[in-house]
Amino acid sequence: MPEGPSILLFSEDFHMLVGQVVLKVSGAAKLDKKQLKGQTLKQVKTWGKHFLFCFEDLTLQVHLLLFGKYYINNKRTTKPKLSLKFSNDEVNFYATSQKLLPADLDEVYDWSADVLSIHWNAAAARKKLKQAKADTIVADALLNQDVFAGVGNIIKNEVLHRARVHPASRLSALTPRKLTELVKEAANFSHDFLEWKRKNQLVKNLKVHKKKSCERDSTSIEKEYIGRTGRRAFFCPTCQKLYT
DNA sequence: CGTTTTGTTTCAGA
DNA sequence: GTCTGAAACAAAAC
Repeated sequence: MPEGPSILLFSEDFHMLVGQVVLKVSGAAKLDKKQLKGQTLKQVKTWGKHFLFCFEDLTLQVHLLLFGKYYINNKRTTKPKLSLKFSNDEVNFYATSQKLLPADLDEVYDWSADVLSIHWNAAAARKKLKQAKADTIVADALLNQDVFAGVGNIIKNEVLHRARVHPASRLSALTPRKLTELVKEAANFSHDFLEWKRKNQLVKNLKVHKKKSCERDSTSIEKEYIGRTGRRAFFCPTCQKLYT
């Protein structure tokens, strides 16, 4: 379910836990639970699609993957992947992946890659794209979390439509101007996604993802499974140019 | 009810 | 070592 902007909104649900102490850690997750016990939650952050629970001595990273869910002071009947019992509240994660990281996150994360971060750096992203393999297609480039942390399949499709670029275009064939536009829109659209999502208006603002026809020229939207991971690409074959 | 999906990691084999 | 594709994981909406 979640792309970067959704994760950022979800992370607000955890703010109530800040200041609380971890009393008990359980669940199916393979991770050293002892390390979390007794730690006080200092801060909750995100990087791309990662939740980051910052404690004194370490950080817990949780990723919802495609189907992950969490419940605060509530649970399912199935065994959680990870359950954290804090002083006053409890959080249960299902179908997630998680890992322990050092307290100093600057060792781990490139904040300039996060499209929603104040540290987002379009020039740095552009530079990374210039170093990509020669046959990389734009659909894959946009899903690369090292370059565009937080961008998922919906954002990918919408960014390409905004920039009028066909998803199967070769990255190296884009004009310099088009490349710049693509990078810029990756962040722009992600911020729009965030605001729309906040107001529950996301779906009605999408232009291609799961849409039938293009507003620009009434062309039927096409659907293809494209790229390294075969994710769905929705695009308008008329207004989105194929660069090869 | 089978299919599909807002995602990533792992691992065998080349 | 490095690349690649398939498999694994997992849950609910359609």
